[in-house]
Amino acid sequence: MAGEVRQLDERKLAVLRAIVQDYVGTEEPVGSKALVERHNLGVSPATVRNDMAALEEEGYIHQPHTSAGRIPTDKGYRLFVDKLAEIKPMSAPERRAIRHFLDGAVDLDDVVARTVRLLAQLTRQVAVVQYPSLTRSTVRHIELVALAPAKVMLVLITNTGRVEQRMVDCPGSVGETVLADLRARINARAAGRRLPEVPGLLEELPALFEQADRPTVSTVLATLFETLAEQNEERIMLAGTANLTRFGHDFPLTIQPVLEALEEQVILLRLLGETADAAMTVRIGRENAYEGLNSTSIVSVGYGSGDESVAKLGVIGPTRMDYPGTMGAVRAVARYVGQILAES
Amino acid sequence: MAGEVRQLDERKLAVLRAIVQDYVGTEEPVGSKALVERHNLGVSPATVRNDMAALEEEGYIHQPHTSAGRIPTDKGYRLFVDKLAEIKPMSAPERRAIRHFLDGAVDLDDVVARTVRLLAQLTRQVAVVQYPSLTRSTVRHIELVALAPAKVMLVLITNTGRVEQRMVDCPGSVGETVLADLRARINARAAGRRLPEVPGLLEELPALFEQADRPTVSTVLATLFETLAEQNEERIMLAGTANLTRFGHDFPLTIQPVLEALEEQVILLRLLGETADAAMTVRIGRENAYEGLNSTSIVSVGYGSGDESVAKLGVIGPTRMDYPGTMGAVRAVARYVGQILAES
DNA sequence: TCTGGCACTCGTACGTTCAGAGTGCCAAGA
DNA sequence: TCTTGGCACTCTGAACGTACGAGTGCCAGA
Repeated sequence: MAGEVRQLDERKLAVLRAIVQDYVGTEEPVGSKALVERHNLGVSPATVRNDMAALEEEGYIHQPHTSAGRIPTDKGYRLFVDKLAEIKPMSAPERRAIRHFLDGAVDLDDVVARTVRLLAQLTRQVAVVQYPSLTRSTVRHIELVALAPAKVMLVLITNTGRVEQRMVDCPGSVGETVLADLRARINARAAGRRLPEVPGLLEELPALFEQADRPTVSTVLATLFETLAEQNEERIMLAGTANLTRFGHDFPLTIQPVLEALEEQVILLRLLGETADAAMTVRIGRENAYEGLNSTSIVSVGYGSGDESVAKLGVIGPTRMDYPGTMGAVRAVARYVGQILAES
Repeated sequence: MAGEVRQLDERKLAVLRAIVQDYVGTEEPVGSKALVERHNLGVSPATVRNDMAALEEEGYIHQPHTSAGRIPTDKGYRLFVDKLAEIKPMSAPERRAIRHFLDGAVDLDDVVARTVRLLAQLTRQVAVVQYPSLTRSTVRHIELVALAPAKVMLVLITNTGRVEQRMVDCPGSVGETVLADLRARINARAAGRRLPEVPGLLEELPALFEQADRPTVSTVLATLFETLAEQNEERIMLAGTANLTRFGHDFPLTIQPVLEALEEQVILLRLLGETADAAMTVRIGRENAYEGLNSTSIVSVGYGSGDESVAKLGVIGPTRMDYPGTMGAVRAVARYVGQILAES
């Protein structure tokens, strides 16, 4: 509302910015006197106190007890992130290091593993990287292998290098020629297409086969469609949990629910899922749906091999985090991973 | 030495056992009076005190400060585990629950995932499960797929259900007939054999092909051998890190190195590697080579589809843990996973 | 060899005090 | 109307002293 904006003139915003920066640095409530000393605001502590009172009135900061300094609230951080901070770009050496570190990767697993460790190191927080999602990728190749007369292995390879395999139990024994035929037809139609499109493209395939082979063909296709649609197989990689120890003073209480959340891939996937595809998303404290993460913030962004994002990655840390730096690291890493994926 | 054994008569051992049990339960140093009250030792506190003094002299227990009770040392736990405790068998309902929980698994990933969560839940500690190792498994099938004229995908499927795939860049384009021939010959010789044997069995294969195809054949075989030998690909799954919060009072200090160790698969693999194949191994406190785990104990055991173990699993917790219960759970879970693997 | 008694040690909990940081408010000045 | 210096007030945290109690070690007696 206009009312709120009117209340917050330039200087009050500067005060809020200073409070956030100091608190993130020192981890201690910041008072008016220290504030004017560390930042040259050009006004007296008394003036700052008045501003602080106003900021508290509006709910941007809060004091733990009467005779203490102020701490930003979730709302305060939100304003800081939205209006007062700029994403801090990585320095040239940092960019080189990122590039260099990721370039050594040999396969998709390795890319993801390196990415997540890198992100954890750069931000000194917990990093999360989602494997390139099946649904956004395209088919590179689909392979069928007869393992036994009535047992076929189905292998799906995507453009991002991801490989999924499934066993198919067929209703009857499967001839090698039928299998070869099926393989050829599937690949002719599906190669290069996005995964969700594929079922539509293969719908009439059984009709092209002889009556006797149709049950087999249908079974194989059914398994393929299942694999394509499988959302559960979305995987995630984690790193940097040891950084949780730098969380806060009231330690075990804060950290336990976080560790629990981190073990639940479902929860993490849902959190990342809330990320807007292109733009960077920052969820602060209670903005997180999952209450175990109420005192953490999540910075996440999509990454992809082209202009489109195929998966998400991000960082989880205390609400009291260095947002500009974290956002810079997340953005830079996402960008480079995208490039790596595009190249391979 | 005989000297040490002579020092420790029946009652002293009973006292040590009681101290371990109480301390594990209460997490607090245990004194002579409380001891005689909780266990009916049939002697007075004063007698117990004398025994305690002897036990301390021998290095089995230790008191944090003059007017405190006693705490078992690593050496004390060692004696307890070796001589004083029996593995506590799971109750019938527990066994049923384990069975039921594991039976639902659909593939190898799922088996491992369920196992590790189950173990974490049962023991309320951090559980570690190693994927069935490649080197101990046998070949079920090896598949070659032409993806491009000079690009072949190699897929290795083991009897434990594990699947490894590799891309092979061939020196020249590969004919489909050559590939089919190679595939057939490889499988004829390798199927059912243990992985380390395979290279020896395929050694003369290139000689059976025409001069022109030999480089390709050799390249494919080289990649296959590499895959077979690959020790790095040993994977591990973790669960129950949230249980670390129940570790102790001096929290952040103890937990951080543990979290760091848990992130290093190499370290975990080495730890599990020290497990004797069949027998259960217990490493207590400083017995662990890795110093970050100096205040933890590791209970591990091999598991396998037959009588031979193909991988290890275990539990990591504070030295102050319920050894009989933990060992019982580890043994039971290992046994059932073995059965599941054998069935599939 | 065991037991009861006793003096001793030492850590913890508790109450008190004190200094310092930080605030809110007010009246004066720009 | 906004800013500033001054002042009284509040509250936390550290420091200190005390009392309590748990637990021990030792000794003399059964």
